[in-house]
Amino acid sequence: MTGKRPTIDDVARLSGVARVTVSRVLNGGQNVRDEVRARVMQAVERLDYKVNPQARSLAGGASRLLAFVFASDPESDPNSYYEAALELGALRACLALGYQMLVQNVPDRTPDCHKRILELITAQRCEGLILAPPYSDDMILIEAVLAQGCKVVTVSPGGGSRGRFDGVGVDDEAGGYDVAVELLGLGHSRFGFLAGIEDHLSANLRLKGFQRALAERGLDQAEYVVLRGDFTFRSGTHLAARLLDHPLRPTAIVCANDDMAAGALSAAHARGLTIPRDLSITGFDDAPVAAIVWPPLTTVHQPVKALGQRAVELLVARLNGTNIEPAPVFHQLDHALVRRQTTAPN
Amino acid sequence: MTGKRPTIDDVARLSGVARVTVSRVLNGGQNVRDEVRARVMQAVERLDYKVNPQARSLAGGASRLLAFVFASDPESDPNSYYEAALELGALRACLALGYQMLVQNVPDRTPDCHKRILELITAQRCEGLILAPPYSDDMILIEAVLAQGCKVVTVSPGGGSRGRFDGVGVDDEAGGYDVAVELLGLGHSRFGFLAGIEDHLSANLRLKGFQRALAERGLDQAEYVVLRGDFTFRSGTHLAARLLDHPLRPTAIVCANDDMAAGALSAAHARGLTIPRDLSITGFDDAPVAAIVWPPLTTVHQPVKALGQRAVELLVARLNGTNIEPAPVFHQLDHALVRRQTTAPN
DNA sequence: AATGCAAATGGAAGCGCTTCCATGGAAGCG
DNA sequence: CGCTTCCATGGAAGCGCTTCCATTTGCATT
Repeated sequence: MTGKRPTIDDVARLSGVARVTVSRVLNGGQNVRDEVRARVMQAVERLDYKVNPQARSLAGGASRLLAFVFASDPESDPNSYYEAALELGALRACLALGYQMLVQNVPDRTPDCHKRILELITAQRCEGLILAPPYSDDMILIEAVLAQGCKVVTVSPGGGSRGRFDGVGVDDEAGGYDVAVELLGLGHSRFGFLAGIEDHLSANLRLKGFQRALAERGLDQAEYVVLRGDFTFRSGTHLAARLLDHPLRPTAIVCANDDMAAGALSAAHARGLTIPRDLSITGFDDAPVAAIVWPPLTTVHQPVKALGQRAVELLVARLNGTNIEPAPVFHQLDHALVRRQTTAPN
Repeated sequence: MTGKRPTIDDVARLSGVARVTVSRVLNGGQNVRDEVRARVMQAVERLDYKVNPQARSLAGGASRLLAFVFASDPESDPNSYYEAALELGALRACLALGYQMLVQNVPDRTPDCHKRILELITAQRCEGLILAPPYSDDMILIEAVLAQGCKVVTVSPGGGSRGRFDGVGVDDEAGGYDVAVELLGLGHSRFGFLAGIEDHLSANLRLKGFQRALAERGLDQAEYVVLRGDFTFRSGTHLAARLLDHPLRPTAIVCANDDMAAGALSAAHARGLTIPRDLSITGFDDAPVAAIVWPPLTTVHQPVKALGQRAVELLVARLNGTNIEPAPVFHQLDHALVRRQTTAPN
């Protein structure tokens, strides 16, 4: 059967040193002779010893536990690609850094969402928190978590959080700008924009960038119409239908994410339009769905997995206090326009 | 600042009882007068006391920690819908039951995958393990985990594991059968089947069910061709192309999952085929992508989130030893054929 | 040779909880 | 009425680790 795991004392005994010395070796401590260190490591090896994280946490007050919190409507079936990829990247970094991560899905806007998050970190003694949008812009929440002594890294903050707290993300505003420039270059001049929910500030930046590009060309609000969805495929189909009926008759539909773009594509198909001949459509994120729909979607690639990884690395650096300045840090990763087959000259 | 969390002793002091009594109350113990119990609970409330899970685990030997392990090629970008939904369901159940869950992505077939999983559960002191395919069919691994004293629940086991260990899943064989019957009913008689990887035994059952239906109609191997992919969109496009070039000229392509079906759809579009007029295509899982592609995919719905939830519930029941027979249990949830727009009479 | 100081080690005291065992009193029994 | 039995409670001993502090050792200074 199981046969009880060896403890630190077993290692100490076998290597002929005190328990405390083993602890030092295990924690990369200073002041241990190489000879002793080697002896201890050898004993660790032979016994196949693994520290008991619970005991370490209890004694040391460091749980080495992180939490990843994301919102998603409990009924919208999948947690989206975005969250899943973020999580995967974060998980990998945790593995590499010897941390563990609790994942919690807290539906947004429920009255007790703050309470639930706070409870999670206090009850489980989490040392760090990764906040996905739209929580990454919830400054009240962030302040509250910080006040508990738990470090925070925000993913894709869009508003006041950016610069004020540690974060990772891409330049959403530039992404929106790039899309607009591309379409303008193709000769389009009447646009529909499918925006996301208001709270999602970084997605709003995509709109802002889009608008800036248009303004630079002297196009004003009369040449485009903005509709707000909730990032789902369904809202993409509904809203795109409204856009297609709009008196402006847009020649291109720009979407704040890929799922809505897929919805727009589907709505266009349903009307018998040929894409991209009759209408150009763009997305944002470069989720797998972007390559799967027909025709494959022109979109803005975002390195989501890398974002998750960076978030953890940043958090751990902050926790160790090593290799990081005291001021809030924002790690901006590169985005890239991916030209596929839903855009064409007008 | 933080101000240190209250401990069990604080609660004991405030309610005028011994620490043990508080512990008893907290653990739903017997032999406590109602009056005392109420007094303790009140103190807990007032202090906003939360047990320290690490201390509890250290003292009691019960970590209340579960692990969820899934395989996915480290480079195939997203962890798929299937795993993500499974995880989400499991996470929800954990929340409800007061357990925590570690999520680990262990790429399949790496030489040390068994070692990594074993290490995870011993090092983190996990009490239970949820194994997604194809690990759910890895009986050697399962036996090894069980030998460590860690309970296991398999998700969608397909081979010897089913019935031999605790598990949850749908009736994959019946699902495959249903698809075949549907297509047969529409007048199809020449089929292509895109199967998954060999190790994924429950996906093989889909093929088996499909074959059984054909056999019942007296169709034999001459009327269909089976190709093996790896469940990805890409393999769907490649394999479907081969199928379309095949001398058999199938009128319907049946896929072992939705991603491959989406790939097949895309390959068909690329050749200018009109779906479903020129070709019928079916998937399996009813992942979000099934509704997103154009035209939306006829597929077999699988309650993946519920499966994850059930897996945790089953695991916890086994851990508590309550409300469960000693023999292995298999919880089979319902599947359902979802008729959308990629199937038509031939 | 005496002094100092840093590096290397160990002893002891917990971290916050549960488990085992002991205690006192109320109830049950002949 | 003395005995066992059961219930409700508390005392004490750890779970496996880290932290604080004391001690020992080596070696450069004066």
